[in-house]
Amino acid sequence: MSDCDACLVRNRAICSALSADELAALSKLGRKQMVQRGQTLVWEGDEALVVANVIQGVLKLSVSTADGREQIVGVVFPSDFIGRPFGKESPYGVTALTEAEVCIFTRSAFDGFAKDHPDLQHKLLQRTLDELDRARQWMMLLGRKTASERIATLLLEMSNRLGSSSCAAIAPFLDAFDLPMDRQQMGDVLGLTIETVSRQLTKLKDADMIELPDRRRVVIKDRRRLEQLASAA
Amino acid sequence: MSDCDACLVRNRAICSALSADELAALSKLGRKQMVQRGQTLVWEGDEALVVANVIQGVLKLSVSTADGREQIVGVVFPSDFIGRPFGKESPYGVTALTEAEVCIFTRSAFDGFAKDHPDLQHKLLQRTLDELDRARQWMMLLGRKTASERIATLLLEMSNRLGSSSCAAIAPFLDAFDLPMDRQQMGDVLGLTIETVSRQLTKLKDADMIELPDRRRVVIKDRRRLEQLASAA
DNA sequence: CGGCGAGTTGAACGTAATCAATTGTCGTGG
DNA sequence: CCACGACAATTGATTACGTTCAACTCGCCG
Repeated sequence: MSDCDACLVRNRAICSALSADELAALSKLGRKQMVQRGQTLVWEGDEALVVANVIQGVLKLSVSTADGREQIVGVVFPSDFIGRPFGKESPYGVTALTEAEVCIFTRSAFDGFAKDHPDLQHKLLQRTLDELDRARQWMMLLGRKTASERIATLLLEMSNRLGSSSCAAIAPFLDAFDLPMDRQQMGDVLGLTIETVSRQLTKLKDADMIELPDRRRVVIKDRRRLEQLASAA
Repeated sequence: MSDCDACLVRNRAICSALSADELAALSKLGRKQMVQRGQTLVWEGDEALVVANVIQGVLKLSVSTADGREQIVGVVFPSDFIGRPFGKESPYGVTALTEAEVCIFTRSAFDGFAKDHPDLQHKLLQRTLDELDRARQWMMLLGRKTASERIATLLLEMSNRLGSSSCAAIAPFLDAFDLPMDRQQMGDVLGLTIETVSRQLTKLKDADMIELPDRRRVVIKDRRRLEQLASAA
């Protein structure tokens, strides 16, 4: 439908592979949609009927066990792509961590369009490869890093991803930002409990590596030491 | 170069997207190569100069920290694709767990060929999406499962993947197989120590869920209970 | 028979989980 | 504006799971 020209992620999302008229054709297949905090776009195990581009906001991809343990397996930022094109049920749920805006398509419509647009698939492939690399780095974190190393890594990752998804060109990373998640969700990303997250944050604060002005805000005071801690010296 | 027609993974590897003459063209760009157990094909952090298809054998993808901790972030079986096409240094190393045979290409040659063959890229995209799903399932394991749940999951995963990569059509999974890795490597996949792996295997044996005739062999005696344990009741 | 490496088993320890209480923050209504 | 309630976060005490360190067993090859 709408004015993709004015889209906030026009140059970064996979749409950037398309020419003006291709873009117009694609936009007819989808629509913009607001998603409020906590709302689930796709349920774990359901057939994945939709895919989407994130325009604004942050969403989580999560998996849970029968007895209720949850693991967040991905965090999605503006310009990122959501969903499982070309078949398959979604092995994870997609839920908004903050209020968000997405450009949403039915999977069948998107698949059909993608089939005829190799450049789009190429972009999607690159994005998926990047996402896979990120997932694997996170596997190292979950399998082998200590609690404090995990926290340090998360803070730096957030600093980077929020940095590059915001005013971009200026800052590759941010020294002060608001976490798009609460303590429980940090635990779910890191494979830790809420109490451990809290304790480790306090430790980093006491060591003057960070400040925590309020429950969401983080200020990085000593990036060097934080990086040293994160990469598991 | 060679007789792709006779290739063991002809119908399952990404090459299956290609017609006979396309295949002939691609095969001129690569060559078959044996890799012996323990040999590293790509080093972590090096520029990824090669990509490959696995014909025979099993390889690991691994990441390690400065102080020597290792995490295996992927295990690659026959017909799987190895490498990071389209730029970037490889964020993980690739090392043979068993003697292996691969069909290897320089990245530049492969990239050039792939650029003109959307069907190949499509296959590659599907494979990468599957790999990403698997990585995310493994994140759940590493972040939230207990030691015994992890071991059970690994045994079932091996049963499945060895099953479908072998005589295939007959068995979707195997009840008896040889692990393509030692205890240390199992630990590196599961984010556990060698001692914990050993103890948990003994427990499963004592509970009559499995047998361990020798150090590599596993026989699944009670798949039901093993599955129940793995999926974290 | 001896030596080596892989694997198992045992005992003590430590990190993070669990259980529980307290503090802090935000939104609502008096 | 403050009091209240609900929820998020912190802090504390205890427990438990997996790690660490160490001894021992097994299978294999010289």
